[in-house]
Amino acid sequence: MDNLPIMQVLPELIHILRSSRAAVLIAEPGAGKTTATPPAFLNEPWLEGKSILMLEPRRLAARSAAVFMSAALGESVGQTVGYRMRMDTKVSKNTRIVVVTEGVLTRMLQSDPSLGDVGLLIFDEFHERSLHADLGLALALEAQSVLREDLRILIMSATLDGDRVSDFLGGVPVVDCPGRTYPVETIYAPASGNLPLEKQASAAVRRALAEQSGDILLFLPGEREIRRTQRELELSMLPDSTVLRPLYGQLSQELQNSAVAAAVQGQRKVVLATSIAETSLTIQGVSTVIDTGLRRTQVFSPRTGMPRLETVPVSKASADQRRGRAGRTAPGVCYRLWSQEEHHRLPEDNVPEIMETDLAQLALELAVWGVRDPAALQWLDAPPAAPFAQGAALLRQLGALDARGAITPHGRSMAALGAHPRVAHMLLRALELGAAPLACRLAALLGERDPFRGPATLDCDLTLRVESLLRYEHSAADAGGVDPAALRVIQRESRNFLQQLLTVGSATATHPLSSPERHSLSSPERQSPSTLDRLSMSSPVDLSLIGLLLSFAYPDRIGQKRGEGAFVLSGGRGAAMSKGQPLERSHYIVAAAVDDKVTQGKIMLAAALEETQLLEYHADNITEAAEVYWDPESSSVKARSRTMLGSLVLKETSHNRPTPEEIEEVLLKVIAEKGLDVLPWEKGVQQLRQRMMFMHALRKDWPEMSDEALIGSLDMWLKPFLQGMRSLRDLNRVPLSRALEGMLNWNQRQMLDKEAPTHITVPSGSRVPVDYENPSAPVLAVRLQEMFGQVNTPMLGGGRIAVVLHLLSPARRPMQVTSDLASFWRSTYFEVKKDLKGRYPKHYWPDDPLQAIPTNRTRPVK
DNA sequence: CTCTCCCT
Repeated sequence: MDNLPIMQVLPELIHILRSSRAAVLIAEPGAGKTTATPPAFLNEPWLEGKSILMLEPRRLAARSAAVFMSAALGESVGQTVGYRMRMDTKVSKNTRIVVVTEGVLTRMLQSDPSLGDVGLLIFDEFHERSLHADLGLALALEAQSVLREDLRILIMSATLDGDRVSDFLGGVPVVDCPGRTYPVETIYAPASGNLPLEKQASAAVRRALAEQSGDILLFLPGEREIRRTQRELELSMLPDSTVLRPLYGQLSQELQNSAVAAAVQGQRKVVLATSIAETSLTIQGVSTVIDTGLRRTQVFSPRTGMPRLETVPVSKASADQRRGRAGRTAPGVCYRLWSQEEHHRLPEDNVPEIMETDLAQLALELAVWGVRDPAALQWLDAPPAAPFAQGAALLRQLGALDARGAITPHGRSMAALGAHPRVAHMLLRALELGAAPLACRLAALLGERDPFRGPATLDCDLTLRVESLLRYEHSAADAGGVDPAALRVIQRESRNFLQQLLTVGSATATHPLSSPERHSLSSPERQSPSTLDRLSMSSPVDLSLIGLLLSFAYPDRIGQKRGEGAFVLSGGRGAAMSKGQPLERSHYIVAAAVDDKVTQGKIMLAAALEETQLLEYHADNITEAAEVYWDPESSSVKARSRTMLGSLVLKETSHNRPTPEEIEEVLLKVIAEKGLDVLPWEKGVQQLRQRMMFMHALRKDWPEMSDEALIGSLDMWLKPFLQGMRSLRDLNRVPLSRALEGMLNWNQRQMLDKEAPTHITVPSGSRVPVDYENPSAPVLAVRLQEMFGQVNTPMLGGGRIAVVLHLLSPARRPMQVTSDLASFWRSTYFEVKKDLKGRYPKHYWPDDPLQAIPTNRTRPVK
C-alpha cells in the first residue's frame, strides 16, 4: 500500500485540510484513493472525538472499501471502520470511519442536519454526479455554513474538471494525483457505410481477435444489442477457443460471475457488456476494449411525466473510463468505433443525473429540509425548473405538500420511507387499509424488472404478476414465461419494503399519518403499533385491492375506457393496451407503466379498478362542475353538469338552467370563432357598416369596423342584443343595424346621415343610393340625363370626398366614369352625346346640358 | 417481444 501513488499526495492533502474547510482530490482509478484517504485523517487534531463519513455510489463499493480498510487496521468490519446501507449496517461505538451509500447520506442529513459528530464528509467518485451526491453536497454546504463551521468536505473524483468544483466551493485547493494504470493504445476504427450496430461490433471483435492477444471487453448500449451481436458472432466462424459472455444488470448472478471471472486456460473470453462494466464491475484479464460509443440512458419527460429510454453517444470522460479498462494489469489496446473528428464533438462529461431525471423525490427532500425554491441552496448544476415544478405538483396531489408548498406530516412519512413518492404514498395508504403486505409486493414489482418473459409480457395485467409472485412464495411451480430469479429479487424487495414501512408506520402511529385532506376510510382504521407487529408477508392477500392501491400511486393515470383497449387517463393523455387482453374490458384501470409516445401511450402494466373504489377513495379529487357550452350538433348553447376526476368525465347530466349571462358569453365566443358571417348581414346593414367604415377612414374618433375590430369588441356592441337567443338560427333575429348604430353617439349619428348619406338626390329629383363598398371611393351610379343642370360632382364627408360618378345610358349601361363632373360637361360629354344619339335617337341630348332640364324618364320625350 | 444503471 505504501507504494500507491496516492501516498505521495496525502501529506499535502492533510496539510491543506488543517486550514481549509474543503478540498478537491483528483485521482485516476487505481490510485487507491478510496481506501487510503479516510484513515490518513484519523489522528488529525481537528478530528478528535469526531468521525469520518464517506459516500460511495454503490453498495458493493461501500462494503468492500470498509472491508479493505478494516483489514489494513487488522480489525473486522464494524470496529474502527464500518458501513451503513439499506438493510445492512455494521458500525459500533468505536467506529470512526463510516462508509455509506447514497440514500443513507440523505436520510442522515435529514434526521440531523448538523451531522452530529461527523468531522469530515468525503464524496467518493463524485464525477459520477448522481442525484443523491449533488443533493448531499448542496445540503452539506448549507449545514456547513449555518450550523457546522468546523465540518470539512473532501470531494474525490477521477476525471472531473477539478477547477470547476473548486471554483464552486469558493476556490478551495485542488490536489492532483497521478494514476497507476498501464498505457492503452487508442485505435479509431469508424465503421464503413451504414451497417447495423451488431454487424459493426462483430466485425470489430473479429478484427481484435486477429490483431491482439488476451481477453476482449466490448461495450454496447443495451441488452438487445448484446443479444444481436452475440448471435452475429455465433454465426461467424470464430476460433474454437473463443467464448462469448454477455454481461448486463438484469442477468442472473451466475451468468454475471462467469463473465467477470478469468477465462479458463487456453480460452479467449469476449465479454459483451453494457455500461455496467464501466465502473461497477471489474473484469479479469481484459487487455482489449472495443467501444461502440453508445449508452442507454433514462430521460424524464416533463411534458408527459413519464420516463423514456434513449440511446445516446457517450461522453469523452466515459470513453476514457471504458478505455482504461484495458490497462488495469498490463498495457492494452482500445478500438473506438468512431473517428477522431467525431471524438472532438463528443460532450466532455456525462449529463449530471439531476439534469434529466424525475425530480419528485428531490422536491420532497428539499421540502423536508425546509426549502421550496431550489435557488435557496448552492448547486453545481441547479435542478431544471420544469421537472422540479412537475415533481412539486405531484407531491401536492399526493398530499405531501400543502397548498403553500410546505411539507405535511404525511410528506415527512413519505420521505422517511425512502421510496419514490408515488410508491411511498401507496404504502402509507395501504397501511391504513390493512393492505400493506400486498402494497409492498406491488412496490417491489414496480421497482424491479418484469418477472414475465416472452409472450407473457404482452398481457399487461399486474394482477397476474402478483399471483405468480404468491405462487413463487409458496414454492409452487409456475407456468413457463416467468423468471424465478426476478421473482426472488421481488420477494426480497417486498420484505424490505414491509420492514421499512413498519418502522416508519410505528414511528408515526401516534400522530396522523396522512394528508390533511384525507377522507375517512370505511374499512380498518389506522393500525395501532400492535397490529403493525402482526402484519407479515404471510397475511392473507385481497387481490381486488390491487387497482385501488395502484391508484394511490398513480392518481394521474386512472384510465377510463373509451374504445377497444383505449383509455383516457385522468392526467389528460390517451393510452392504449395491445389488443385482445381481458383487461381491455374494464371500464376503469390504473396504468402503472405507460411508454412516452406523443399522441397515445402504450400501456405496459395496469390493473382493473372498480368504479365503487374510485368513487369512495378518490372522493377528494372528484369535482362537480356545471358547464355552459356550445353543442355543435344542435348548433346551440346547452348546459350540463359533469362529475370529473381530473380529465375523466364520470357522469354527465344536462338539466340545469344557465343564466342569460352564461348563454351570452358562450354565444359571443362562438361568434368570435365562427366569424361575423353567422350574423344577418342584409343589404342595408352592410351599407351601414360600409358608411361607418367610410367615416372611420376620415375621422379617427369613429369606431373601427374591420372584422377583426368588430370581433374584438363583440362584448360592447353585440351583447346587449343577444337576449333570449341560444342557437345559430336565433342569431338571424339580431337587429344588426341597431347594434351597429349603437356604436355611435348622438352627434356621430347626425353626422353619419349628413356626411355619408344613404342616398343623394340628383337634379331629376331621384334619390340615388350611394355605393360605399370601397369606403375610400364611394360610387354614385346614375343615368346621365338625371344629372343635367348639375355643375359640380356631388361631395361626401363634409365636402372632402367627391363621389365616383358612374354615368349611365337610359338602359343603365355605363357610359362614363368621372369624379370631375364640370370637366365632363365641358369636354367628354360631346363625344358621349354622339354615341348616345346614335343609339337612343328619340331621347333628348341637349347641346348645353347645364341648361337642359334633367329627367328621370326612361322613355323618350315625345 | 419494452426494458441503461444505481440507491433509500
